[in-house]
Amino acid sequence: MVKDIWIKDVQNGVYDGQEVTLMGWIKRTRGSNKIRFVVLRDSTGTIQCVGKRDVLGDEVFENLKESLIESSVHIHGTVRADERAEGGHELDIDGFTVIGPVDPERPFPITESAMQTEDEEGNIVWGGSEFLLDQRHLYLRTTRSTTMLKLRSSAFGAIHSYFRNHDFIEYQAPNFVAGAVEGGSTLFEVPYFGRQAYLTQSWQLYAEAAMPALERLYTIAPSFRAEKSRTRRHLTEFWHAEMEMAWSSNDDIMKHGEGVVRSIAKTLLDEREEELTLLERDLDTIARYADSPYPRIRYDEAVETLQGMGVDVEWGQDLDYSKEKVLTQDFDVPHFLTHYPKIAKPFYHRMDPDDEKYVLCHDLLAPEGYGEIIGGGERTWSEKEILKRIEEEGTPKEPYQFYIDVRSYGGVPHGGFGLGVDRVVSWLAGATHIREVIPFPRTSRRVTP
RNA sequence: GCCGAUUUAGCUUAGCUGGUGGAGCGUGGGACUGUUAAUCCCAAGGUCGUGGGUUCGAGCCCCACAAUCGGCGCCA
Repeated sequence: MVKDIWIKDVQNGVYDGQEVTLMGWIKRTRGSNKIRFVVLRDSTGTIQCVGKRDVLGDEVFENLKESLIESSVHIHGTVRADERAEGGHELDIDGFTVIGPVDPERPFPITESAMQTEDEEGNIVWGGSEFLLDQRHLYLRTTRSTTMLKLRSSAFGAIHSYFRNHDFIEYQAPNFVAGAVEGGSTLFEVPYFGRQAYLTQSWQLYAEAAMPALERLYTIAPSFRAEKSRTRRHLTEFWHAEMEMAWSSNDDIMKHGEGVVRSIAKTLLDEREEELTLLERDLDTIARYADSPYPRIRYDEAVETLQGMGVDVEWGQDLDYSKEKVLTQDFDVPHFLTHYPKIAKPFYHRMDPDDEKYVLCHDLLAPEGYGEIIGGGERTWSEKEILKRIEEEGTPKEPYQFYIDVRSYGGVPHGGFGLGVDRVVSWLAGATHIREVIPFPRTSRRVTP
């Protein structure tokens, strides 16, 4: 019983006038004593199927009436174009079989009323109730969720294609690690045969080790951060697209950051126009993200702009979300922020040789209030400089010995970035929360289901 | 880590001044020949998050705890 007929193709008129057997799940039913409408769903779309008592006979018609939402069924019938039906096509049912019934004592729990709630400002929030998060395994079947997951798939595909088309090698780093990339307070601890291990926060350090071997490398892998962040853009387990490139400057890295994000936007337009429309995304806006160059602003300019707007910010502070948000309000495309003060960034960022107060780094900020989606830059690549930076920051040398070794044997200028894939999908999809774009979101308060 | 809020039927929620808890969806029964979240009639379904307190009387007032949501910090 291999399935070879897809609802999308039926709606596209491929089977007009033909007898077919459709396989799927009942999304909704309605009707009268003589006629029954069954909206059938599969992974590709929905179609209204029509059952009439005088065609089916009393017994079959009653069975059809009794089939509840999310029952899996085979429905046999003839395809017909019909303006009255959503999608433009209909199936006249002449027989059907329930494959997996649903017990009326325990009907499918997700009803229309559960799908949307409002936050305190009256904005619609999708799938955010405790109930829907508890029922996540069933929520995945809803149109909203399916749409998001399709966009996500296209985004992953776009990232792989972009890097492979630019001669990057896909490379995997371990997820169990012994030390921190970032500050260290946000590591998940894992018991490891009597020792302490951690879940990785980033692929970067291990990528730098392979950089002299592969020169251009990338990955898409989960990263873990034990941050108790309660925001619409944080997950404790998120999908991190990272790249590392030998013989490159901060500018070279930014070109690829811009390239991959624009390529994701382009791919969504090419592959998922229908889904974007369903989410009421403005296609011209997405096209602008795909086609426009992304401007670059130095940290100093950003701080001056903010100060000019009356925002309380001092030079040397990292720019937190509240400030990013103010900055991005006037943006209609993503912007790079570059050249942060050295004191605001960790040691692996390379100092700007033109002015050692700054480091050669960049963040890419998405518009519409979505904020940071990329963080990257040129690495401190010479042995001499890395030792100096580690000492300046008072970082212990021991855990980073392998990182230093990489520089002791033929270090070269190099750099890379990390892109939050879930954040990018969330932004391009116009999601109300990052958990909308990942099947089973992991946050500080939830590891189930 | 900090701040704010919520918790009433399977779900979404109303509940006035403290005085015997209403509705919509879903489910069950019935009606209806083309519906679009179909419609109409009927029914079942509630120890009002947990524990304590105030009161003649608590869904409502007070305290504690819990779960969840949102915002901030931190970041991708």
